[in-house]
Amino acid sequence: MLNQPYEPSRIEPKWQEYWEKNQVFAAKSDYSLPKYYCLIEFPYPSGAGLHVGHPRSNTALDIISRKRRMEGCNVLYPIGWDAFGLPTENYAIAHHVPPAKVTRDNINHFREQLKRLGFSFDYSREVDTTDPEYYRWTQWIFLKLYEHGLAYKSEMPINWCPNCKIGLANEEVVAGNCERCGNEVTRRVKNQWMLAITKYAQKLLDGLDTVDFIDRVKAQQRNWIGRSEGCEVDFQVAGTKEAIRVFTTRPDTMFGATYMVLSPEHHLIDKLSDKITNLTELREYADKAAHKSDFERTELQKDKTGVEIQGLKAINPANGKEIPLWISDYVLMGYGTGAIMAVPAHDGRDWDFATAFKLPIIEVVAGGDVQKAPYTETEEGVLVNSGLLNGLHVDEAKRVMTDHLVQRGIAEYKVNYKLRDWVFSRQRYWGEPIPIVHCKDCGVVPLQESDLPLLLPEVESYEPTDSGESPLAKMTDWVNVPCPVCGKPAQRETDTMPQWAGSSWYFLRYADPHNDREFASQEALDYWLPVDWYNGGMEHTTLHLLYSRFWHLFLHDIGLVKAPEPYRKRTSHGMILGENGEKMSKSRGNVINPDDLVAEIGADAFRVYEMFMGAFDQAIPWSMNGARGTRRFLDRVWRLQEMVDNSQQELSPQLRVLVNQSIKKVSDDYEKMKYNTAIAQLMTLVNEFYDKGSLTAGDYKALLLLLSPVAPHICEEIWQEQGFGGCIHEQAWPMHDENYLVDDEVEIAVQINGKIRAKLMVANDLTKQAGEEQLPKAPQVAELIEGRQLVKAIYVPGRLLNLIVK
RNA sequence: GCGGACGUGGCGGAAUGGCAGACGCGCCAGACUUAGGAUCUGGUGACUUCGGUCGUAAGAGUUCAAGUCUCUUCGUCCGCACCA
Repeated sequence: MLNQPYEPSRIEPKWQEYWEKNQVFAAKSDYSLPKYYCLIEFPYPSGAGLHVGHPRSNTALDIISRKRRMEGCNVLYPIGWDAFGLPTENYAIAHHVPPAKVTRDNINHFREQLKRLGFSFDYSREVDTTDPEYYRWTQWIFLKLYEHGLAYKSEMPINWCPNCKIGLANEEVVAGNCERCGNEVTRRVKNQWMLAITKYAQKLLDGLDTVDFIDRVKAQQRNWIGRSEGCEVDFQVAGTKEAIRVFTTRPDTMFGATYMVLSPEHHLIDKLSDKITNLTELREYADKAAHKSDFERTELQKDKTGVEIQGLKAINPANGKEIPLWISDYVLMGYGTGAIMAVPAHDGRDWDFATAFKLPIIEVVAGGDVQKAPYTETEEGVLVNSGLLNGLHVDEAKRVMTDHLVQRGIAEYKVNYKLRDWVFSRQRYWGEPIPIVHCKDCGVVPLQESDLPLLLPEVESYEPTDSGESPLAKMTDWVNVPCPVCGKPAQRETDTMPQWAGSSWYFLRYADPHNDREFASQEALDYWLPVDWYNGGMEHTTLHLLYSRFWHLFLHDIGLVKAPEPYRKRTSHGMILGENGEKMSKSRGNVINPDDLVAEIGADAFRVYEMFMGAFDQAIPWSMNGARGTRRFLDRVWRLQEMVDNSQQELSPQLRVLVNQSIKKVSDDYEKMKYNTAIAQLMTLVNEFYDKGSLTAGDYKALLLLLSPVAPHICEEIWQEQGFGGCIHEQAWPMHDENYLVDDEVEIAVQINGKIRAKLMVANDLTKQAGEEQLPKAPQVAELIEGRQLVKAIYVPGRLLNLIVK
């Protein structure tokens, strides 16, 4: 008999303590065991606390982790804190508290909230990016990047957020606005630390072919890296020795190049300024373009503007004709060569420009009416008006033209990438100090490894400055140091690293988090890496995921990690929306607080609901009623204790097939992250137990084992209350029996001409051929077709019988 | 414009080419109750002359059989975007 009602508030803390005390989920350092490494993106411990989005990812991989342990793996499922970042710094400024204290408090709050949800994290391996023992190695990796020429300082226009007073990486600018505060981003020239991620563009692309990432992640990364193949061609400037180099993916269309466009900043304008007759006009245009933000430039994209360069002409190397030269801001200095050959007949932008300025449009691929509209879908096309290329298909023409130009020595093959180098400097306090000293005589001097960690000094004010200098610049005691090389007075670098630095390698630290001699021991890395399964948000696809792959590829190249790629498998969860279908936010008033949920329905029901609410990879609106529904389900699981026949260890004969089917389906569904259908199957199973009115200990055990990864506390409680032996999380994962997946007799549908007319019970081993011969003669079936002629019978074993009659 | 995902009841969503709507929410009716935001039982796509008929964004096609495959159109969401 059941002596206690189901009270999550009683049993959940009890088991959380028990698991922790007994180290049930700690990863073992026995490297002879088969390992499995599950990873979720470590949270930023914001002051707002846990969001209902966090448990979605956490529960999903908690299920995998728990299942793997039951399957006999040594599982590493770690947790840590991505704790550097702007909100903490802003909060510290507003409330006059040190960011380190804010971070400590937030972490403690977050950890407590996570623990209440019963995740099987190994808390003994926690990492915190703001801990000097951690960021010491972030700085160390930076020095390695510097040593290998991948970190460099460069004077360049960057995206500047006037509100946050901070430089942003391209990846952090969304539609011309600051990703964080939404303010419009302006351009500003600053001397910045950069990381040469572009040197890894091809490796980052190639690596994608070797890993199991969901397609949209791969597609998005490929898109972001933006490889395009083509050639660079020199166009002579008539009457000079100068040539203009352009990048093109369409050398086949060169006979249709009727003009050229340079970006307003192009160096040729200065170089040939004495021949240009409208220099003032050009300079004015360039000036205006420079002051436009990227946002304005894209806003105005429909209206092409530009100025012709008077006094200069270029020569089209395909046909020797002189063509005019223009400048326009639709040509970017930062991509390709900063100049293009314009083929208005077959490029939409060139066509717009040519139409606006009445430039000639020459068709070179047949098939469209290029005077009316650009003809760009030319894959199948044939070349016309193109000398030696006439009659060739586009693909062939590309090859012929490229070879022709290369042989003449005026072109070379070239691959371009959209990917830009990573702006790595931040003019902020709450980040890792960059371990560099600037000396008047010795230049840029990296710190010695033995000088790490370079500690973030305590400052009185964290306010960023309008001048764009880091708050650290005001700390003269800290800034002024003797040069490590010559000993003369020198200054420390005062920029700090971006938040992405610490998160680019944290998964390596988990392998050996307390190591004070290396970032992790070779042995630990060899054993644990690569991560077997990494789940995270789509919003990190072009930021964190790409950056961390870059760092890992680099560490691999210098021999510190074995595999090139850090993550074997990457999946992504959908966002949880508010009940009204909008994004959850304080201002919309639709935020669901995890603590309230745990209090109302318990952590287990909360976890079950998050997995049940819909397809894992889709955005789903929250439903408080739905959440209460999963609590009802757990109540029913609990009350099965009243019905269980504890003396029977075998499965009930009449439930054997359903239990076996459930074991198979739930096991498969968990692996495919189809948590919603796995739970639906368990609900069906429980409903069936109630319908039958009884179940055996064997039936109950199967249910509890299958449910335990999702609802660990209630399953552990029942398991131990019922005396099933040991801790449920240390049991073996159940296996289904192939012999009991189908009942001996199954119901099939009988169709006449495709319409269902009857149901029929047949033996499950009836073959297709036997069914087609015998079933039409069965009395119930024969009756249906009486008086009509049977043309054909189709039997799909175990499914249906379709009779075609006339 | 490019890339990706998708369109199924009142709602979230299930369906290896084989009985559309599993499971849950909500709703309706009943039982037990002083009571019900508890629990249990039954019902719940639409239309219906109660025989059936129609139903997966729209249209066509392939097939004995299409939510699923092919083509066209419409629509939604996400990412990227003067990238030559």
